[in-house]
Amino acid sequence: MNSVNLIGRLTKDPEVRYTPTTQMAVATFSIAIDRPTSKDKEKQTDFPRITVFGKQAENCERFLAKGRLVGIQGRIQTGSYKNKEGMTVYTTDVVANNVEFLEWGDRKESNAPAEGSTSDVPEGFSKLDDDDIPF
Amino acid sequence: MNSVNLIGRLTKDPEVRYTPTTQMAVATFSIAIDRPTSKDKEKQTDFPRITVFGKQAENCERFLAKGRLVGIQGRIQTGSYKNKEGMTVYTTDVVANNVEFLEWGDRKESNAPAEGSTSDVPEGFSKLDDDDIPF
Amino acid sequence: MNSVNLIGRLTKDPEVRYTPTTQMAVATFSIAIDRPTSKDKEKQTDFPRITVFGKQAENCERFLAKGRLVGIQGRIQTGSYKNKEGMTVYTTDVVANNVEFLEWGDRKESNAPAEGSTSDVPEGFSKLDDDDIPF
Amino acid sequence: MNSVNLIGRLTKDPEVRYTPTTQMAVATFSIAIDRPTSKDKEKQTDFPRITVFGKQAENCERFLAKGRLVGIQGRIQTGSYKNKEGMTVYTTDVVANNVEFLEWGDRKESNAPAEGSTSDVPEGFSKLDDDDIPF
DNA sequence: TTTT
DNA sequence: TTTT
Repeated sequence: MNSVNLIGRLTKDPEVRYTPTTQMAVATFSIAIDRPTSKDKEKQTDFPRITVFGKQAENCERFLAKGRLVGIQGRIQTGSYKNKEGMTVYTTDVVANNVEFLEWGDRKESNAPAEGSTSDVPEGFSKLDDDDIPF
Repeated sequence: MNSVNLIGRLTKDPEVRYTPTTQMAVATFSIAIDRPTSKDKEKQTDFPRITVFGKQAENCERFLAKGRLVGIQGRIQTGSYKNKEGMTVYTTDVVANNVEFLEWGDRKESNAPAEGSTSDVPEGFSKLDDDDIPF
Repeated sequence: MNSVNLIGRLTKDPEVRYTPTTQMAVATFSIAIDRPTSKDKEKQTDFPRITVFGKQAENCERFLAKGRLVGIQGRIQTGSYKNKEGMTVYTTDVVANNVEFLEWGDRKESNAPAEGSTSDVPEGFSKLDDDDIPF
Repeated sequence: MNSVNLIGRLTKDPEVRYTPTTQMAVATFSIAIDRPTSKDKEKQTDFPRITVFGKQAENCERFLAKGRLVGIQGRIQTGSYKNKEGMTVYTTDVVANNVEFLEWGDRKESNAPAEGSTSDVPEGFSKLDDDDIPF
């Protein structure tokens, strides 16, 4: 059993990459989840990082933006990679099986997109090598 | 909403520290959770780190050991600390509200403890400053 | 371990009762959760019944209404009671530890309340005997 | 979002039926989950009903028995059917996506099966019409 | 007895 | 590196 259920707001627009071999979309973003805290204490917030694959990642690219509220069903995934200094960095991500959009509106509405762009034609994504994905 | 539910086996004996001010126990350990994987593929495992506070941490110290099966109900907690090189390291832990012991036996049974020690009198734990706890 | 996490919309306004002895509020309502279904098939929906106690129940009375979107963290609770015919009826409810309001607005806004009522002064709730609560 | 995570013990041996059209196995059983309760109070237990389909249902038939400890990952499913008196009965089940066997041993060990039966050849199950399944 |  |  490895089950994670979250509701929170995107801290930034999602980043979307495509795996070179299969061209599968991979979206990553963090969400802010405020801890329920006794009112006199200062606010505390957790920022888990979310990873989404495939069709759902494409929907995240299209419909999500900074500040949007989402529900996440997924699992914890751990991994590691070597940074530039050759040190091993350990990672803990939530890999989403399902992303629920709890606030709507095309992403472009809230993003002041560049002239001439349309939300249906994403373009200019940087390509990412599979080896860059540490999980 | 920030809910995590896990079942897995301890990768090591739990480590227990006590906060200097309140002397509250803090247990930490990782569990191994095998991913359900198509049988021809190689096994993949996640190793989330678990943190437990208070009375439950004391029970972990007493009853858990490497290899034991546990159920965890908790939440994801993120934080950061500076390492020796002054770099900021980001952490993601599962803080357990509830630890369910799915295999029993006093910890000492499986641990070949040193002569003269008893499981009821933990001793020799290194003290930890509250500031050392990065969450 | 007994953990339930839901997101759905109220099928009706919540019902609120007060226990006679402690005058604790008890709110009950059902939420509609559409199943993720292959698009050609007909829509299917689950309608779990939610029970909330205490302060949170009062907030449900005040802020929730039919159609509102909520997130629920709770547990499954089963029970039974005798109906008028003396038959034993078995019940399964989700008792919420936490209700997250995912759409806002005072309940009265969406409810066209009777003249002269105010949302801060709930009145006229039927009293309920503790024994009537089958869980 | 509709996510349920449970750990509990079977109250009886699982019942297994096969749908007539597709001959898919359908296993049902209840598990007992003790509520964490203040020690002076009497024990309270919930008994959610679990439904499992397909290959996993066959594994339940083979490996589970009364008293065995299981972990359940699934979702709440509600439905209704007419009883013999023509009354509508509402049901709430947990449909399991995944059943984790937390205690092992072939079911037959604990069941004192009839002579000549083998655990690999289930036989004599009553056939069930699809319409009898109220969910 | 069901929601958008 | 953080959201309303």
